[in-house]
Amino acid sequence: MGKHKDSKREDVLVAAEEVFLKKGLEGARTAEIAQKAGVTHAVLHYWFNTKEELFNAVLQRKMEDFRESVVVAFSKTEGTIEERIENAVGVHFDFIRSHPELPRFIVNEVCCNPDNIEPVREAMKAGISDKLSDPDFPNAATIVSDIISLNLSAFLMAPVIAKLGFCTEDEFLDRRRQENIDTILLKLKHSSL
Amino acid sequence: MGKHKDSKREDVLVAAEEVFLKKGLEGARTAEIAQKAGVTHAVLHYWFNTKEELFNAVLQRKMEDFRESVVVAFSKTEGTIEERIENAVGVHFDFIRSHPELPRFIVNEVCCNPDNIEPVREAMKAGISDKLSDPDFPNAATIVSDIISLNLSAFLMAPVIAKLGFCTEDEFLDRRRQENIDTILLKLKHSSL
DNA sequence: TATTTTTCTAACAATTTGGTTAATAAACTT
DNA sequence: AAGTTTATTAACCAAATTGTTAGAAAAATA
Repeated sequence: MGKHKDSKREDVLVAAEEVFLKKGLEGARTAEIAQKAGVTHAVLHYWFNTKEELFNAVLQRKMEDFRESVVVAFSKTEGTIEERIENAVGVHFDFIRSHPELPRFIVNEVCCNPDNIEPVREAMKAGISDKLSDPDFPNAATIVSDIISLNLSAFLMAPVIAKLGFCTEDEFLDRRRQENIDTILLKLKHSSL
Repeated sequence: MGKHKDSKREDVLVAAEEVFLKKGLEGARTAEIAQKAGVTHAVLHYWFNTKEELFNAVLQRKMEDFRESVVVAFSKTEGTIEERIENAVGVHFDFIRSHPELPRFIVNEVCCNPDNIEPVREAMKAGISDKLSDPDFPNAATIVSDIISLNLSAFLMAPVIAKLGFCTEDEFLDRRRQENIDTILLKLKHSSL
């Protein structure tokens, strides 16, 4: 029937992503995932023996997204250091904006299961090791960690700020994108004095 | 026996706070809470009919903490606007630092159960309504929401940044406290040009 | 087309977990 | 101190949820 042999497996994974990212490992019900995937309960267990196994599959994909967000941001190598950093902040922000549920998932995973992020750390450092040791790029580790933290936080806080009635999520995010760029550039200027 | 009539009830609440804040409503096990409280399972249900009822008791306390963090930050009314804002950022940051698990709890609650924050919104706005309409305090809503979001995010991201190996949580937080003050003051200056 | 492997189904089993109850002990009240 | 209310316990229960199994259908392979 399906185009790929594994089409239902993929359906389950996609549904699992949605549910696990919203409700977490414990809050998610395998029945809901199966239903969302248009698949019977037993099929889910055919492809993934246990709930944890399914969760780990989702986890890996999301950790890969996270790693990619950082590596992609620093892939551009032309231009001045200011241009490259301005570009990095924007690219990273936009990447996360296309995965807006990622930050909360990462934060919760790190708090509850800190070791799951270890592979990300390795892979990420490998992907940006040249930047971290670039003599033109002073305080690279600090700048990188600031970019990650400022950008992820925007998406973590947007729902809270919106719910408190200060503005809409989109207003907040649009504002934050530019402010994060400004903040990082300013810090760069200040740190290289 | 106990000093207060309600000593075990309080024990349960304290244990529940710890467990619910770490694992959320679904991840928490009432058995673990009871055990942590040094109380039998049935005692927990004597004081709190259901898990949800216990969770709501915790929720109310935490939402009150959140409300307090904002109101306390803006309680000082002497000095220039710059002094007051610098003070507000620091006071708010320090308050959250004494409740470091609060931000993640709030963020998760807002995402999963958005209506629970409504009372906080009312109470908070009441507590700072004078600031929001102070003619000396331009863009008050934006400034307030920036303070809340920058400060809460520091605590959300600290474990992630530390786990990624950029620095320790404390280094990150100490740096962030000062940077948040600087960022907000700069934005204030810029917005009043 | 016959055979084998993969994918899927429906009913069932096991466990975890929240919640109850009936009897007991402790603490107040008079 | 007797009686009444409040607090606690241990054993039990029911519902929800994860996981299994034996076999049918479909797909691949020969």
